[in-house]
Amino acid sequence: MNFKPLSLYNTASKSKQEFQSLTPGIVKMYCCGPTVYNYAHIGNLRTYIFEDFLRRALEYAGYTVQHAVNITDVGHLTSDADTGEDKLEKGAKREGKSVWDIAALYTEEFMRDWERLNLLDPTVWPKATDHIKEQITLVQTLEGKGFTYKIDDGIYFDTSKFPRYGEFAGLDIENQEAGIRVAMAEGKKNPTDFALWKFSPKDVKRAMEWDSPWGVGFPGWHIECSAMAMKHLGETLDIHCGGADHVRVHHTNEIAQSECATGKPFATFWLHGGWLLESKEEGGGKMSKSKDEFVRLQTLINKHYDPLDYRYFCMTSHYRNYLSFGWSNLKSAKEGLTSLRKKTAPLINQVTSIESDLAHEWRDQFTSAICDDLNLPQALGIVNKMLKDINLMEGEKGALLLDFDQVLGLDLGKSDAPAKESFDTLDRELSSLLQERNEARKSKNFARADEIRDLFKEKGYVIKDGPEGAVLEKIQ
RNA sequence: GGCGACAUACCCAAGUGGUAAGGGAGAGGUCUGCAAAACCUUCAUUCAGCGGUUCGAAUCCGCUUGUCGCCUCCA
Repeated sequence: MNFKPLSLYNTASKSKQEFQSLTPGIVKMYCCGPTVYNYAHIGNLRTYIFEDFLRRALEYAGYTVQHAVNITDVGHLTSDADTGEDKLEKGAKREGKSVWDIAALYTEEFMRDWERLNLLDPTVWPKATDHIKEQITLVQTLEGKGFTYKIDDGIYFDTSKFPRYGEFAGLDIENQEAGIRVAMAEGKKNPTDFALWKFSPKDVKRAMEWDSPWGVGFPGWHIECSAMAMKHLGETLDIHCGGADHVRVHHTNEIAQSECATGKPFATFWLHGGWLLESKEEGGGKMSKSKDEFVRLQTLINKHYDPLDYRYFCMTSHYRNYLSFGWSNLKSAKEGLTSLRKKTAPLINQVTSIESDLAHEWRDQFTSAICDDLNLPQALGIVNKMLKDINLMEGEKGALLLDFDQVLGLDLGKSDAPAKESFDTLDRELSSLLQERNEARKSKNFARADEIRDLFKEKGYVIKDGPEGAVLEKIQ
């Protein structure tokens, strides 16, 4: 397979750069995963969908991807000021379960969404609680090199010892201090310093706590990603990604602690997915898990949307842009995917190989869009235009669709016209009704035929009369 | 208050110097007993507004207006 030059927007350089992996042919990719204290909302899922497109594009370009997505099952705090409530314990209290049960439950739910969205499984799903030892070791390394200090409630990273701190996110630290006052853990030397290891309160037995050289406690939030990424993928990653909200604090801190520990760059490419906003008609604003109500994948399914409708919805906008979620927007994505499926179904049964120059041209166009910083909206436009090309053989259209679907992940190869019911799967009552209608139509008793059509409508079916007889389609 | 992003048709949206992709909705047509579906056609002389640079601007620069985000946590 020839490697396509893939251009990706790198947050670190604030520009598109041609992607190069450190080891030829292999990409080490780490994606920040969920904290499993509640369901994922569709805004969270948008980021994982973007990462899946990235993974698929890399594989399409011929790379082998070593892919890690962490599960944060340690309850960190609700505030980055290292104060506040523990999220997992909050979840446990809310549902009257143990923190371990909460973590297990929402991990399972997360994986279910993952599968339903047709996301490729990562090579590893490292869990924070399985890597306490590695986290402690990393903190010890930092301690040995003099980057840490101890205060009453934990071991902290001294950000003033890392001159490039904040460079990544373009933070203007002085200005932030001048801004709104931020509550700060007592004893911190700099407002940006963060906890590497937190001590359990003296009089409280925490639900999750571990022994460490510094006393009983639990790891800080940021350290787990560095420790797990290094263990599973090595000290320098090719790609590290996450949501745009990780740029300022989480990734900034990961870079500081990792690069101070190893003396090497932590990742060469940093990619961030844009936010999903609620459209104005839905109330507006950024979707956030800390709000009490949020839309999750199951909410969509309950409203008769297919998870892949949402996947398709996400590809109608570039991954770095804001995307407004509204029900009418999702509906038009659903219509778009449905019509794509209908066009696709007859083609995938007559797939040939891709031979003609014309077919190669279409593939080049598609590939160029994908390789230009994952321009899925443009790629989708190309797919639609390709389908309309009357000079292109049907068999090649089918072949191209299957080829493109390696990146799109819409299961076009499996797709059938949606929910058509054939006569033999119908129950007896319905099939005799349908037969009666056919006879009524034959004898031009259209009043009776229309009456039966209404009956079917009540039962949730639309009748479509074609040249080969009536076909039923389930109403969703 | 400080910082930043964005503004393209009815809606979503691509397009980063060479004359406005695509999808959805709408409209008209073919087909049909009528529908539905399918297919065909159509749908921005113009890119929030105003100035500037340029042979040429949706694209670059400046200002104005508007929307949103960040400066607790969050994908």
